[in-house]
Amino acid sequence: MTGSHTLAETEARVANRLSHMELDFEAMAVVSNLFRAASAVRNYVERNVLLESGLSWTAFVVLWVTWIWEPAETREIAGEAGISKATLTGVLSTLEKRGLAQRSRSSEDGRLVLVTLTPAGEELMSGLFPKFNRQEIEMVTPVPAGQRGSLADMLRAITAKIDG
Amino acid sequence: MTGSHTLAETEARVANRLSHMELDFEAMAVVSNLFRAASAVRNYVERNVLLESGLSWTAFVVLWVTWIWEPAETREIAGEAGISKATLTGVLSTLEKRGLAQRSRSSEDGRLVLVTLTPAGEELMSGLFPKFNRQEIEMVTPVPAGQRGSLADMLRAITAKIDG
DNA sequence: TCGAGATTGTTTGGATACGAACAATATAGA
DNA sequence: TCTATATTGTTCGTATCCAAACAATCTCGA
Repeated sequence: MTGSHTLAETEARVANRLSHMELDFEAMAVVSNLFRAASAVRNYVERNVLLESGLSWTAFVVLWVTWIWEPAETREIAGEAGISKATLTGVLSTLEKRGLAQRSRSSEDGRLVLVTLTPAGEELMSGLFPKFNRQEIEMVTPVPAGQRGSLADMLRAITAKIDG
Repeated sequence: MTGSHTLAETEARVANRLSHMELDFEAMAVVSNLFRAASAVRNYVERNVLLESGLSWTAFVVLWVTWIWEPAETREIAGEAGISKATLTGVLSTLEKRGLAQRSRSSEDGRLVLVTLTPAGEELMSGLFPKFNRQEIEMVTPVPAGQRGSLADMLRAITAKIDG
C-alpha cells in the first residue's frame, strides 16, 4: 500500500528527472499523501468492517446515503457517493439482488428512480455504522484532537475549490 | 461529485437516525472530506490533464513511478501506486499495448519483471508531468501556504497509523 | 397543442480492481 | 545435492467504474 521509498529519496529522483523545471514539491506531497491516506483508510475499513458483510466500500456508501436520505433519488446518491450514474446502476442492481435496497419509480416524475432500504438493509446498517464510526475514530487518532477540525476544513476547501 | 447537502444538514439527519448512539462527528467529517477531496482531485485531473492522453489515473501513476525508478520492479510499482499486483498486470498490459511501457525479465532473478518506458512513454511523461504539477498547485491554493506542510503531515500520520 | 431541447436511468464496451489459485524461480537448511 | 519453503507475476472469476450512446420522460415556448 505505502511505497517503500522515503519522501526525500523520491524527491531527489524527481528533481533529477526534472532538473530544468520548476516544481512545487509541497503541492505534490499534499496530493500524494491525500491518495495514500484515502487508499489506506478504504482498504482498512473494507478489511475490518465491510468484509464480514460482503460489502464493497462503494456499496456501503450507497447504502449509507440511502439510509440517511431515504427515499433517495439516484442522482442524489451518485452525487453524495462520488460515483457516476452508470456505476450506481450496477451497484444498485447488486444491492437489490442481495435484498438490501429497493428501486421504485417516482409518481411525480417518471424519469426519477427512488431508492429505499429493505428491512434487511436497515438492520445491516444499524449494526454496521457504529462499527464504522469506531474505526474512523481509531484511524484519526494520530491527528491531535485540536487539529482535526482544521484538517477537515482544509480538505473541504480543496474540494470546494475544485467543484466550485 | 460533491453532494448537494450541507454538512449541518447531513449531521442532523445522521443524529436523528442514530440518536441513541455516541458518534464522533469530527472523525466522521475527516474521513468523509478525505474521500470527497481525493475523489474531486482525481476526477479533476483525469478530465483536465489525462483525458487528452487517454490515460486513467492509475495508468498515469504507474507510468510516473516507472519514470522515476526506471528500471522498476513490478512489486515496487504496485507498492508505490497503491494497487494489487493483479491489477498492475492488467494495467501494464494496457500500457504495453499502447506502446508506452515495456516489460523485461530480470537476468539476476528470473522471478522478477522489470519495467521501463518506451521513448513514446518518456516523451508523454515529459510533457504531461509539468501540466499535472500545475494542476496540483492550483488545487492546493485554498490551503494557506504555511499550512500545506502540516496538512501533508497529518495525512501521512493517518496512513502510518493504519499501515503500521 | 405540440415539438425542440433538457434531464434522467440504463445499456454497452472497455478498462480497472482484487482475492485466490497457479507456475516458475530462488533460497535455506539437512 | 536436494528438497521444503518462500517469493514473484500471471491467470481466473467477479465486481466496480466510467464515457458515450440510448430510450423514456419532462419542460417550455410558439
